[in-house]
Amino acid sequence: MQLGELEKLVLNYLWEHGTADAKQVHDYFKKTRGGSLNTIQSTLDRLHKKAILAREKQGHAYQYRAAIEKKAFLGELIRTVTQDFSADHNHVLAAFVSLSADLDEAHLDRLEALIKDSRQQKKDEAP
Amino acid sequence: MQLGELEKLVLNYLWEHGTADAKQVHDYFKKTRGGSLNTIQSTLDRLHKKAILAREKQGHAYQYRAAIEKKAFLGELIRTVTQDFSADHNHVLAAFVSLSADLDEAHLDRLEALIKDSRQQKKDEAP
DNA sequence: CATAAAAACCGATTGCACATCGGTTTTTAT
DNA sequence: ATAAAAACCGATGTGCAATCGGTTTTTATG
Repeated sequence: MQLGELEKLVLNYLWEHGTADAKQVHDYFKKTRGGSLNTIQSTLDRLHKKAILAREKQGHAYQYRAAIEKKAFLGELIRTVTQDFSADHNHVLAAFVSLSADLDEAHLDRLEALIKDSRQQKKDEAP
Repeated sequence: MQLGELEKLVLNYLWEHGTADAKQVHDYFKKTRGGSLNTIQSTLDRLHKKAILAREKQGHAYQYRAAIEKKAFLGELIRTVTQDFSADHNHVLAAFVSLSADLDEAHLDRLEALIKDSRQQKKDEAP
């Protein structure tokens, strides 16, 4: 899913703030980077059409919120990358660990724990 | 690093074949998807300008090869994604493991081995 | 060394997607 | 009823990849 610069900023904002309407988002970004309310509305609308944001009328304005968890979205992006470059899991693992040269002990522990969970889950769902 | 469709295909081809000149690349893709030799040359040139491909005159034609390992490139992409979405390591770990619901036993083993290596490396480079 | 073939280089065009915003319509509150 | 707020629509600008024709440069060879 290819997102533009403002789209990323807005999505991040919503992950942070949970929910907001166009006015709130605009209020936030007009300090940081300017731009009109219309621009923010268009961006929210485009993200909504892409099903990245959900929205709901609250009074007379839409309340927007991320329709997908950050975790899941990152997973999707990584999956896309691996498909684009026909990388198998080993490639991704290697990339990830090389990227994580600066992973500290605690993170390595956590990753091991996740692996353990994953194994357990497989065992549980075995026939 | 934002790559177009043909750029990705060409880069993948070079990771597969190690090295090739424009003619070879064109020969390969003209069957699969058509396009002129010029288009391939432009694409190789653009990738070279982006420092994703290295090239060297061999006789009268450039020989192109990937200037970066697949592993490292994937790492870069993942790093970019995490920056764009201000994700910390835990986010990425979670994303990765959720993505890896279908990781089999062997891959989990391998991931554990990589973690072990990473720990060892830290120990080795400690003062 | 002339010249034809091969390759590189250059520049123009097209297509697509995001960003931006003016103007119009719809909705809501009073 | 009407004014304000919000949504919607459409036009324009920008940037980048894709594509390819045409030109220049390089190489091989007779």
